[in-house]
Amino acid sequence: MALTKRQKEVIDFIAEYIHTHGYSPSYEEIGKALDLASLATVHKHISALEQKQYLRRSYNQSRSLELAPRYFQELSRSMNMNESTLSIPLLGQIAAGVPVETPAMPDCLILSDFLRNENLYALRVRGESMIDDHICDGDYVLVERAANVKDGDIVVALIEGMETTLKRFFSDGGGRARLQPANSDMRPINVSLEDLEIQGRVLAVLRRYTIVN
Amino acid sequence: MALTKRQKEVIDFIAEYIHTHGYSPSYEEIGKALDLASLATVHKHISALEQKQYLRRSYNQSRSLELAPRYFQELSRSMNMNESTLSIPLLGQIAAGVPVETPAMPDCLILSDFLRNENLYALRVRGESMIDDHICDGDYVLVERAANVKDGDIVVALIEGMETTLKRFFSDGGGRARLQPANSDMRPINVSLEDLEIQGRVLAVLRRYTIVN
DNA sequence: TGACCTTCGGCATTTATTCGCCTATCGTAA
DNA sequence: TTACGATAGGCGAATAAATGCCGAAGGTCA
Repeated sequence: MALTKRQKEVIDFIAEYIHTHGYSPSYEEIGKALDLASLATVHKHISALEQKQYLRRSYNQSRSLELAPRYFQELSRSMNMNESTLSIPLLGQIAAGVPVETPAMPDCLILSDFLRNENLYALRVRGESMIDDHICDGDYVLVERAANVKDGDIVVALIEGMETTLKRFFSDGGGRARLQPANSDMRPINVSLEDLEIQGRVLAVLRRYTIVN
Repeated sequence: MALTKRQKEVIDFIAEYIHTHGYSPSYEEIGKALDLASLATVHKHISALEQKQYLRRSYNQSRSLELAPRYFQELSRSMNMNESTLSIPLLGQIAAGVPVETPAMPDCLILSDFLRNENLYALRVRGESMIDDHICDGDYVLVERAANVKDGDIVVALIEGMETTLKRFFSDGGGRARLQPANSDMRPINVSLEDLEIQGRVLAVLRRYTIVN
């Protein structure tokens, strides 16, 4: 459901007001700003916006207007249209038992740097060797081709030209390295740097819950 | 079904208008822009575009035109943003101690469905309440606004209008639901469906290891 | 109490829908 | 070749619905 001209003006004013004041405007303030003589009119606009899921409010609570996800999605959608940055609106934080703090101006989760990175590829993870780092069977790791890695990085490593694994990398000094699985059932691997080829560094992990056709 | 020349002119104008104004044009405005003297003609174009799934609208609602997924597909094709730029090459699988099986024809990890999903937003996870499902503090969850969820789905739930949490959803029958944290230190929450508002369903989890400016 | 939100009936304006009819183009069957 | 039907594009006018708006009265909350 899309907005009408007037509804867009109303919600833009509310967003602007919340952004500058930190709290939502009263109906009277909205009316004054938009040249509406009757609060009934304001109320109707608010109700329409709430019904269209652009806005949330609590009944009979003063200054309880909150922008809903829908509003930010529209914003980011129009951003993504022409610009070269592709992003997802980042609406805030969520924690057990704490309300979502919806920021007045949301951040964005930028994905375009992944999509533009020529040296990036994905691998599907099999097995539980990184389970203690919460990388599970079936997850995708996004790997950047890179030879130089820092201690503690999760890397794709080719050992003795034979096998490729996903491990945490630690330089042991003296030309040797330790590849540390994140699974207490597994042993770290010690190799000389000569026998080790770092094929890439894990930049991110992606897990999908739904099957997409 | 492809568009005719005139139909493309119409939908391009609509897209442009929505992008600059934030709401859709009225039929009269479309007519004026395209030099059409009769609203009936505009209406015919709109109906054709809707039937070809480039456009959505609601009956008798003013300014309710919305661009449909179909339109964005065409757009990304023409902008050289073909599938490959919205996806990451998926080179194979990696497991502890097993070589990467590089498939002859690499798959792709498609991200464009995320970017095209107009109901998608992201939340940063705080706390450890989903740690047993390997969703960690600092991870991003990609959430689709959706009221209807299935048992076992991870959802963003608003409880009694007060607090929002991330939990697994289970219907207990009889108008009640159980919200199950994935942390053995925490208790499941039982609520009646009336006190529960499902704000979205988690489609994916993204964890970034590098700090991006 | 004062600031604020909600609801009602009614009126004006904006907007979408529908109907009948016209022209041009294009492929195909007679 | 001609005739025909299908499709796209177009016009004007009448209709109906949604939207926008008002003032006043009555709630609710801190």
